[in-house]
Amino acid sequence: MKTTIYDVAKASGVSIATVSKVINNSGRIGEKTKKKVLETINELNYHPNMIATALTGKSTFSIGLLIPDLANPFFAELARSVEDRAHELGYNLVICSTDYNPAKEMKYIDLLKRKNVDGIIFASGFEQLDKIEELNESLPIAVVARDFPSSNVNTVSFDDYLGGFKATSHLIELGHEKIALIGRDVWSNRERKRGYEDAMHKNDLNYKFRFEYIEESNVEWGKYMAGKYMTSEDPPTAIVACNDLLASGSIQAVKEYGLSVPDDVSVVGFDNTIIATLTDPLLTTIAQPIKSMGKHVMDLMSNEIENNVTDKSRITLIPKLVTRGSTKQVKKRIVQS
Amino acid sequence: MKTTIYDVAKASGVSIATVSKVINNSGRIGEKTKKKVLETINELNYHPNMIATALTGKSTFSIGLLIPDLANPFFAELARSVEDRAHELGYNLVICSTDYNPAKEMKYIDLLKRKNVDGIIFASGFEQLDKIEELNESLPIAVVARDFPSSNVNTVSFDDYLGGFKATSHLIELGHEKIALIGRDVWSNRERKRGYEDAMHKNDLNYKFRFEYIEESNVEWGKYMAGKYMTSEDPPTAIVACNDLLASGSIQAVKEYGLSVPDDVSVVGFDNTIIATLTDPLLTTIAQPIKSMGKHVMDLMSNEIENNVTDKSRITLIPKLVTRGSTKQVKKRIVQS
DNA sequence: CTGAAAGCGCTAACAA
DNA sequence: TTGTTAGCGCTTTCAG
Repeated sequence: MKTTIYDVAKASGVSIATVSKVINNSGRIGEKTKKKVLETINELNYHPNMIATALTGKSTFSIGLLIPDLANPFFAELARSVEDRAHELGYNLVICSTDYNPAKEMKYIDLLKRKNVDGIIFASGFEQLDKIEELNESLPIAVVARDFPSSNVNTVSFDDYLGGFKATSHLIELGHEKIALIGRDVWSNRERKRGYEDAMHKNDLNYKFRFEYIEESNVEWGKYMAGKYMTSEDPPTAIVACNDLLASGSIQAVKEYGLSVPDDVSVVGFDNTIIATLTDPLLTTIAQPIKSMGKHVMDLMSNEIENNVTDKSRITLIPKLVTRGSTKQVKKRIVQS
Repeated sequence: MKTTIYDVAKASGVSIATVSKVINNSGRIGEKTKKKVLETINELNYHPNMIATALTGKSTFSIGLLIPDLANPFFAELARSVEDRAHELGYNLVICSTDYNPAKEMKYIDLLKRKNVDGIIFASGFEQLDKIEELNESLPIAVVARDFPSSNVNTVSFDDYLGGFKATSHLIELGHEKIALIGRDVWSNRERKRGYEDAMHKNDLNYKFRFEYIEESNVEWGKYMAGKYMTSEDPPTAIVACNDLLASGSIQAVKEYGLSVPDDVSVVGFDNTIIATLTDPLLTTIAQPIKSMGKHVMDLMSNEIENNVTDKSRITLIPKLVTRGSTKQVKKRIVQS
């Protein structure tokens, strides 16, 4: 049998109440008894059962993390950064991949609540905002990598609009005018698209291409869509891809048509995951400060849990352009004479 | 206040014992009362508190997963596959990244035990085998992606030796004789190295290069070590890298010296993660059946938990060579005349 | 400063 | 078939 608080009490000749108090440093205990109890705790190698503690109404020190897909490098890196901070603060993370599937999302939320997690963190991809607002009433909630305008929820977001704007502006500065966009239809990408469009308009650029949202944010779809653009009547000289995976697929597509990145076509990605250091050429990309996002969101969470802080915060992180080899000055137009 | 079993009991005019029985489908309950109770459960939107259930000695339906680093694509993909099966079986996963750090490992194990997880799964990288054996006495334990010879622990492993052998043999078949190896000093890589060596010996190959283990399994180290080999007096014509990240770094190094993969140097990786589809050329690699590993290990786990099966199993999965663009027939030797 | 006792929400004998 | 009751391991009044 595992050793319980009773064992400790008996072994040190005090009551369980006293033991409880020294463990939690609560109440007033005499130095002597305290020392004695601490000793026997050590001897017996006693560790309080957190389940029992939790049942008396205290923290479970578990928090749920809902992400679309743990196998996606961006989310894996994000989860890792949340995990690091969580562990520093004494929490464990229960990670659930939802695959953007509302039914799974509901199921996991339910399960997490039944397990009395101290809070739930939603990573981007979760679109049931009303559900979040509702949960927010009963449980500490935080949202990361996703803006959640005009709501009363702890949020650590990334300025997607600005990201789209910066990516596009970078290409425009390099002289590109025919810039295409690739992305899946989720909130962050709609924002990035707005940024893209504004950058284009601001520079009086009006490149026509048959934009359509893709269905999955993976290499294949990036390759497919970039290929489609490359074979259109008026192919782009640059592509903004809404994540590094799509960018990688785009590079592959360009190469497949016998063209070079960046000589013929420039590509910029999003996220600055490990992927960006694996492509050839290395990928110019809009960096999300993943480490920072994880830390901030866990800090908000623990603040709400431990200090019962009810003021919510919204932290917006600023995108940074990381220039690598996949973007380049546009080729001089061949002047037709 | 959350609704408890008492609320349900009161609302349906029965005792809490009865409610408990209909929830768990235990004991014998009259159809009528059963229906009645089920109805009020629905009305009140009652969900049993798993913490309380757990305290009475039943499952917590949480299982711990210890991996070296969630941000590493291989482990992220592995975690995802374990997670999928876990959720199918009704379990949640508490994921802990240990960074190969024994102190962290101990800390997490401790925490997980205190939280009464139903079991702990160790992914490769964990070297404290005696600790595992010890834990194995008190808790369902399983090991994945790591062989654990002559032990009484549930294991899903990958034949690393054979993997090293196959990778090397593939290159030898392509005519390579100067084959170098890159890897970190962990168990699986020591096995892969054995496989490499046996393949070399079997073919009377005795390529001398200054092998040394690297310190981290990442792109940078792959690039560094491959670069070192490439600039030695007798550079290799092929490289076996112990994971896809290292292989990617190797490809970069080769290119940096103005050579081509696969024309001048062939590279084979390990794991067949998403990385292998992002390099240029696409990476020939030894595939670990990640999906299958995750499923198997969770099945072993739940079997031990639910059926109290005490027979342990060892499942060994066979490596498969996935041929892509990074390996090629060796260049004909220039016959010096 | 210390301990007895009630209770957290649920399960499982054992009675009725 | 249903209900009573005693825990599970811990926290927390409230007396002493």
